[in-house]
Amino acid sequence: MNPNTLDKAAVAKILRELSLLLQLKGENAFKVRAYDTAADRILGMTQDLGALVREGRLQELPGIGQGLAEKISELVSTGKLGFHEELKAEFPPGLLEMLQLPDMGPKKAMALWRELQVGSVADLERACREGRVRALKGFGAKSEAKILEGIALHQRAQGKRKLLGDVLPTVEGLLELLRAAPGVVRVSPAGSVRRRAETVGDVDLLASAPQAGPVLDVLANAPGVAVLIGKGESKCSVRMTEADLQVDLRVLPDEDFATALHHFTGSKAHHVRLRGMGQDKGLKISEWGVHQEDGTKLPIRDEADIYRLLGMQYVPPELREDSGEIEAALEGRLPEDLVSLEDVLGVVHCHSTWSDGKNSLEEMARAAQALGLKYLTVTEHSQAAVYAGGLKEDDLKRQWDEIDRVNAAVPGLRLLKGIEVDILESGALDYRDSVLERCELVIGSVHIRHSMNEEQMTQRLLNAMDNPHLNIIGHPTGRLIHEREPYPVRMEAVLDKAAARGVVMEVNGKPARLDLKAEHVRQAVQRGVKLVVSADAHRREDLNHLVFAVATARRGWARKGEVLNTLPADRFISTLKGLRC
DNA sequence: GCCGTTTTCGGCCCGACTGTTTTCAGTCG
Repeated sequence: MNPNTLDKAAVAKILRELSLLLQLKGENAFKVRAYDTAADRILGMTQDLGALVREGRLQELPGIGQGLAEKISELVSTGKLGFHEELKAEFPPGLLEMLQLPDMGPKKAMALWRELQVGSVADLERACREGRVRALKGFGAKSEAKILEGIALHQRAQGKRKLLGDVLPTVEGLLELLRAAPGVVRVSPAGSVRRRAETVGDVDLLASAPQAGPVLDVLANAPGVAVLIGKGESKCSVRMTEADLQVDLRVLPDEDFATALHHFTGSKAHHVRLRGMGQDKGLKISEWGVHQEDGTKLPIRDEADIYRLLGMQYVPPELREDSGEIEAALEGRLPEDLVSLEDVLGVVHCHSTWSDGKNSLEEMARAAQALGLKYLTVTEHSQAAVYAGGLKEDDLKRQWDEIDRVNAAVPGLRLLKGIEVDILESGALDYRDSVLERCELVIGSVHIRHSMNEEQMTQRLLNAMDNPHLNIIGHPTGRLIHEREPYPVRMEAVLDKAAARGVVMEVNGKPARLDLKAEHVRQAVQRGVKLVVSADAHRREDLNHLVFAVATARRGWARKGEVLNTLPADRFISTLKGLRC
């Protein structure tokens, strides 16, 4: 294989960069969009990119014409693109990073560069602090303050922690390689990845094998490793190209695997409490094993042995945060039937090309079927979400004909007729009741007017729940991790009303959302509010977001019975409707 | 840039919000 060959992700990344560079240059907005669309198309294609290039068939992809086909071919076959190199050279490299700041688009960035020679985030911060930005036409003191706020948020996001969803695919690829490594008995992630925390710093991996050396070599030579940071007799650290991620691997004898796994899984707070409880029983619990006071090492086959020795229930990794799970496990009241991915029969909250999704209804249906799911709720945006191609009431009727057709064509997978209707500023829904009542399910979400105060936003959600056709509140706090704070809302009041009126809360699994978050899930569960785990899917691949929704539900102690899309389709719908009062 | 049983040229997604203005430009969703 040509070592220069770029994969789909790398090609899409360069196309996106080209789109940004063209914007800086002030190019036609439709040309700019063509590059973005092409990036989407490449990411979403099912065919082999290399083969399409070799056979000269790129133009068969919609949105890719002669110009883009030539550029993509050059990229794939030579590893770079002259047009890209030339365009990049026209601007300071830091300008692209500036565009990631909130409210910073190409026009403002270029004005800052042209007038003040501000060409990086660092330059910009200095210029704001020195009060030079406010002097610029179109900017003022308020813009300066907002830019500084944006830079602070950006820098926090640039910090070490990454979204679990951005990290997990890389981790799973490495685990697969390690499972096949010479002599390996057991392999597991540890740390925050295993606890399924929202964000991850470094990744810890653990393996057991009689000989560590050959296993460490597998990681050191794995594809995607950018730098070998260090390698000793039992440990190896690397930095991956993807997500700039540091991965540490420890390899040890199988008899030490369980105690090491427990130690490195943490959380620290959970572990510290267990060690203290061990001491009271004359047991020394450490990374190296469980020892009695006379120094005898007890055999520990798996983590369950440790909890058994301490006289408590097994605590799943997602719950190990010292937030009440230890007391519950001692009293035997830890839920044993936490929802799992296998329990989920249908995927909730999906979009298609009818609104802002990237795949057709049939493609979404077949992808869900391939995952072993039984149903998928089609919930496009409603008319108020103009930017997302929201559906008019009339479009909905036409879409339902299409759904009937796909349902007949894809056996064993049922598309449900729903809507993600906008919750307007007043709390009214964006469709008439006569339309909503004919939907099989109605998700209500806030997409516009986020900047209301806490009282107004709370009232908005409470009012929405007065509509008897609303079944589910979608992404109830609107947060985007590292990008946007949640809107202010009195969650207790919302959950109390949801419990009283039989409204279900979404646990949105999109990695940057995870909304409700685990703490709120727990509050919901305590009040008897039912949940759905959702994908918020805008393309086939997003159906995997269910993994993160389930993880978040588990971290919030949700049982299978509390998650409604563990029910078969008919009972799912009848339960949703039956709950409303 | 792409695309075409209206078109090989002229469309292609637009309304709301914010901060800057004094009638609007830029950004976002």
